[in-house]
Amino acid sequence: MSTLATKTYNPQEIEPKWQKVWEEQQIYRTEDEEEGKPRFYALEMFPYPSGRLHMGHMRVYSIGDVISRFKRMNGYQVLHPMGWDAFGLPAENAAIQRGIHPRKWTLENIQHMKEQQKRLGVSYDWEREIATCLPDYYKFTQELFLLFYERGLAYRKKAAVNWCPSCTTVLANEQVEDGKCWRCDSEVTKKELEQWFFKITDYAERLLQDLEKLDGWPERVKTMQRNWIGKSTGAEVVFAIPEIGETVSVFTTRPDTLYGVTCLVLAPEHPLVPRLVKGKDTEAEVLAFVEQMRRESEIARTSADAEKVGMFTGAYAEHPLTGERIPIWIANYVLVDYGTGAVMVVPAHDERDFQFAKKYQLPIKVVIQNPERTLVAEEMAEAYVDDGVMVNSGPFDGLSSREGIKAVSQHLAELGKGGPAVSYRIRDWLISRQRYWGCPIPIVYCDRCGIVPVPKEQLPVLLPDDVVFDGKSNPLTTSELFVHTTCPRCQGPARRETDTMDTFIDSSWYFYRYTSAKDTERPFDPEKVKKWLPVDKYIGGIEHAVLHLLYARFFTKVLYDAGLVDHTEPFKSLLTQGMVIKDGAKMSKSKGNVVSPDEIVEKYGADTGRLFILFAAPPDRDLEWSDSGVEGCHRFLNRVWRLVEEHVHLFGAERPAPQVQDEASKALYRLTHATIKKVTDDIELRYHFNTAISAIMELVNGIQERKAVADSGTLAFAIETLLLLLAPFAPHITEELWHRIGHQESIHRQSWPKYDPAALEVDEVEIAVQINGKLRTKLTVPAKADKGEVEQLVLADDRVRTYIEGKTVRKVIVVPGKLVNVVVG
RNA sequence: GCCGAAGUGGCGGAAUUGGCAGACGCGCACGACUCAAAAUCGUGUGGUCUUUGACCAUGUGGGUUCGACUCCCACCUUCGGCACCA
Repeated sequence: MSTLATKTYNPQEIEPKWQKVWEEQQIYRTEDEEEGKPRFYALEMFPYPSGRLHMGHMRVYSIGDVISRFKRMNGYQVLHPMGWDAFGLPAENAAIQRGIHPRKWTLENIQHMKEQQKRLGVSYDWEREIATCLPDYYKFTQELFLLFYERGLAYRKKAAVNWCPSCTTVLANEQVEDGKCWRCDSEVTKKELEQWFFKITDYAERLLQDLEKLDGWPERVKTMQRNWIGKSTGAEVVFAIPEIGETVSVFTTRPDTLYGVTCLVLAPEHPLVPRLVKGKDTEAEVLAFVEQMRRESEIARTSADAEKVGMFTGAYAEHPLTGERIPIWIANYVLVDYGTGAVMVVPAHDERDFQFAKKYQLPIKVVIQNPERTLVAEEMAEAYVDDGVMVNSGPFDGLSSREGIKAVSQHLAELGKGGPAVSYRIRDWLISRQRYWGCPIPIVYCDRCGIVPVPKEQLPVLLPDDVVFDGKSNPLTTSELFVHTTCPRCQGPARRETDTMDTFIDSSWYFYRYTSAKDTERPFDPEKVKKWLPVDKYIGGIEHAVLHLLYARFFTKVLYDAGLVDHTEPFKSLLTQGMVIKDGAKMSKSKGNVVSPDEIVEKYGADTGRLFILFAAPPDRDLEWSDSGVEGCHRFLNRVWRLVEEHVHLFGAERPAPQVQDEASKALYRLTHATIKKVTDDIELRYHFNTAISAIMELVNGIQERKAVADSGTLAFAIETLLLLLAPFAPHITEELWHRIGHQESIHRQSWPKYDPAALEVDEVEIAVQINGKLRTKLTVPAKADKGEVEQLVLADDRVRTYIEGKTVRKVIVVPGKLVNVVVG
């Protein structure tokens, strides 16, 4: 001991020191060969290597690290890896603006951010590090693309797709927020392009159903996914169009209103439109209208308060049940890519249809009668959209709406004119990107063979270096070497696909790669995946609720169907951490309210920063940054340091055993065990690190209070326990102090302390005494006293007697160990 | 409009199963130490009043209960998602 002189807490010295030791001794390496130990996969969403860490990163890593360290100390074999979501636009923009190659820019950023992470003292197994932009990773992204292709889940189609003019690339629906690009906020326009899609719609139902299984997910996220998938049940109704010998289908959630149809409306882009107007007077006008609609932005067309604009095509359909002639219109408010791109208009019972009918003087026909107040078509000021009783509906008259929905659907099915149907809001995932810094799509186009996938053995299709970054066109198209290739099938000349994949594909399977990051033969080792997956605790921001988290679930289901994984959901439990707020706004460069992890580490040390972040709020809530709060946490660590330093002498060659004879020692001993229980439960059951830390603070306060009077064994026990409990939160200071009190082995290899239930027992408890529900006094009673005895003691108390004097005691409620309520009147 | 989450001191937050509202920390005030300051330590700190005590307090108004921050009903506010989705 004498070699370690008393000194002050100096995080700048001890933090790098221990980080080096941990790295050299590889104490966080995951040995998955070790059998018989329970496993735990703790995962934080891997970052985009933008250049530097921000507080949001520090927060998510701090949370993940506490969980990992806690689980390790509790005897788990923990997988806690880190990697880089390393493809993406900013790298390419840097290339355009500053002439740095995206690869160089990205790898340098990774290097820098990795060092920042190491300074935080996070316990990663760096052996498993991955970066999605490296060929040994994206080779397998390509292999998985081929798997999707083989299974018919990757296909090409021409469609009006979202185009971000600023990023000069297309975007998936999930990546358009309020009509704007999710990354750069520019207004998204529509472009007619032939693009690659993943058939996520095939999985819509399972993605929806399986949300039920995800008990460990926040309700909020599940709701967002449900909304996004947007399932509606109803019926498909087929209308014949005799004049062109075609049919048109509509989807409706209200087949019970079918007799009220007074017109059909097709989306302007509906494929039948040109044929409907061909040769008619309306042709020129209608086609011009269609053109105009195509040009209008999505936001203008789909915002709820936009005016409904339509036009009669001159064509008629036949009502499937009555044979009536139904005029066919086109209108802006009907979307081509939802349902069938056509709707039946029932003005009396749908608000939009009502407005449309009023504007264009279409007939209104009541077919659902309001049981409360009889509806008269001519007098209606708005649509009646509630349930009611069917009228004017032929054989269905008298049925309720609910019954009618079933009966009409059934009837349509029997006639072969439709039937029960389901529609989803979710669209297929557009995965093509006209950009360089992404994973090349392993496809070639051959004049003779058509679309040919690159055989697995020829992967990876490498990103070429002879490209031009001019910010105008996709750089990949500028590489002669890349574009011109030979067809893998016929060896003839062929052209490579120059689109790269959406980077959300890279991140849809990375959590599998960590289990076998160095496997050169396959994306992952199914045996190892079986051991580790699903992820036990996944931690990240809410912003990925319907992006990454939906895509990753989709991938897992496809891999399951392909027999590559044995589970259908990748993330058993999800922790969505809140934002970091300062002065009422999210920390951001533009607001100028940024505090960087680096400056906190330099000024106070990583331990202080971590402790503050975990203490200031529960992980799922927004965290209000407070400089004085950070100071407070730093003061606390200083107090811990001094407390331990003052008592180093207790930890000599032979440790004193706790005596626990006097009252102070008993109290301290009990507090120590109570703190173990509290901290353990808070971490393990609730993930409420703020209250765990406050309990540790209370333990420190309790030790301070009794350090002069408690026996040295009890004191030593309390101090040692304190360090163990604090270790997951503040790994450096606890490691240093652990060694300073004479231990040789790392504190992070110790077992988590166990509390002794017997130690929590007390002889006497203080209970609250209420008279008629109001707190009047407190009383100390023997802990073992039964309800009757407690009641006697309370009723005999002088203060209680002054309240019940002259009144009748009607009832006495005794909550053992807590409270007594005397009801008088 | 529909769905979801939340609303508690000057501030961040606590109260885990319906049982002492405000733990812990910040801030503030006073005191000790000091020539002084910083640091540190100690004490106090929801509000009101007629202050050894009582009353009022968990967004608002009702309700259930011996007892409600917690459960029920209605409403208000904030945040988030979806929204002309047929």
